[in-house]
Amino acid sequence: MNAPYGMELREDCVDCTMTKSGYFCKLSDAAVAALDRIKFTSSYPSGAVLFVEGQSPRGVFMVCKGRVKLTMASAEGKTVLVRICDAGEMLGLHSTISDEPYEMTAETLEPCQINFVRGHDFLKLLRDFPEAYAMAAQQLTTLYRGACHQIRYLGLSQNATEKLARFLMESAHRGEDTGQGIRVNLRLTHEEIAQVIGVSRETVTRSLSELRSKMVISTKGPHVLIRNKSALEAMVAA
Amino acid sequence: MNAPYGMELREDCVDCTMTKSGYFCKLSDAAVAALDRIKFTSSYPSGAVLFVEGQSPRGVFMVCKGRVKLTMASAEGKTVLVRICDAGEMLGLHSTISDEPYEMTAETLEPCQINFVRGHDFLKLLRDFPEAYAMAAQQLTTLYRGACHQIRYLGLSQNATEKLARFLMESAHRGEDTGQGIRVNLRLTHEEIAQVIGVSRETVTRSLSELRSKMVISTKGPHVLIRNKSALEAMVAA
DNA sequence: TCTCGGATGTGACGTATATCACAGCCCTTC
DNA sequence: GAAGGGCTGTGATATACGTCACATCCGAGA
Repeated sequence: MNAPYGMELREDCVDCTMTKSGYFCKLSDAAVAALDRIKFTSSYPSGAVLFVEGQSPRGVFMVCKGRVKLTMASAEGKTVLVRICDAGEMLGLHSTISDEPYEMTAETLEPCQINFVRGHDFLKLLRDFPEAYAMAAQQLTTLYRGACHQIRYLGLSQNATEKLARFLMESAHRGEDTGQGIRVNLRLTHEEIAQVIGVSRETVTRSLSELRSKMVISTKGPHVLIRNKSALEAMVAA
Repeated sequence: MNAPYGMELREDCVDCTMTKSGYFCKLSDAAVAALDRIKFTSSYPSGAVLFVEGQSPRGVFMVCKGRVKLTMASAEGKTVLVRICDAGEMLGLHSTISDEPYEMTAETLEPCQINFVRGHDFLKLLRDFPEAYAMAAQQLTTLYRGACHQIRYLGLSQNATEKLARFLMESAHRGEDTGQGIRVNLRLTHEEIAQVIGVSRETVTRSLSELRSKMVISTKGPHVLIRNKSALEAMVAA
């Protein structure tokens, strides 16, 4: 078992002690054993590109550890950040199922351990284990919900501050409630937030300042403390 | 067999002579027969609301005939038109699978015949017939692709004309090639196009005029003739 | 044929935000 | 501890587009 990029490599899914909360981790023992036989485990450094928008699908990637970002780019260099996939999620599912090119580019944000399963092996797994189909369907709906939220950011907001407010509300689900409000680590730079909500980096900085001066939030690096959640909600609803 | 709203009602899927190209129509005889037993067929007038954003899911709707639009709305009255579902498509699939509220509102655009299947009946169908799972997965990926294209409209375009150009390119797939170019019936008003690409109605009208004056397209009501496809492509790529 | 309502076309105007430009800050790496 | 490179913060400016306002057109019914 080699360990490049400073991480321990977990080779077998059966005895895996990592997340266990992932879609593909929760399958029955028989299905996990079958998955073990067809997967290839490898680790990637930060910034590695798993696949590129427009490529023909080779298979699915299962994130065991680390985070991967999915982006779409235009020819002019504009970029939309569509999703940050955490450990437990699968990438390339849509393209593998429909056998159409990848819609997005996948790039690791941190050192990652990732299982790869070739397309036809994966489709066979689905056929052999209906529970695997159920799991895949869950992942598909999760991704769809994410896309819907993004359409909300981009299409239903009156102005940049409302977009940001929607984003913060969304992120708040991952946060913890302290005495003075909800504390979240956004884990994204202003530039990346800008690519999620579809505004310029400067506008994100300015809108954050605005919320800070209104005492709605306070910030420390990528950590945000939501002091006045109802004020945020009001900006989205109003 | 009654026939309200001026359409013939086709009660049984087994002998159905309608589209037959839909996801749920192409199942095996056994699966279609099972579907026949759990479905409720009804017809709706134009403008009928099948379900509303935020409602708890009751089940899935299968469009046998007619068109249904899916929209998301903000509290301020802004609306995004996310998808036009043609005959053969299913609605409410995500919510039924994940048992979370409907993300969108579904409203008929024309008189429609629609099969309804209750949530748990549908989930049982999926469990009993793996091919039905495959069919559902196909529909899920189709919807996801649509959402991705919408994110492209909203997020990756420099200006309104580029958004419209993307929309026209997309629509062109449904069009027929005549001698002078591709002829498409958009089947949407300027207002509705505006809700798809995220600009105001007036801007759609103006951008269409611009493309007309540049001899890229010509229009007659909802019919558009794309005279210069490469010019359109250039506006999207440039 | 006439009327009416919705769809389309077009002008004037204000503004939110992109863009450019640069300064200060913090974290990493040596 | 110094140097360097991202990240963040902020001002000035230009412009594309939303909004309002109205004119015109077209098709469906009476």
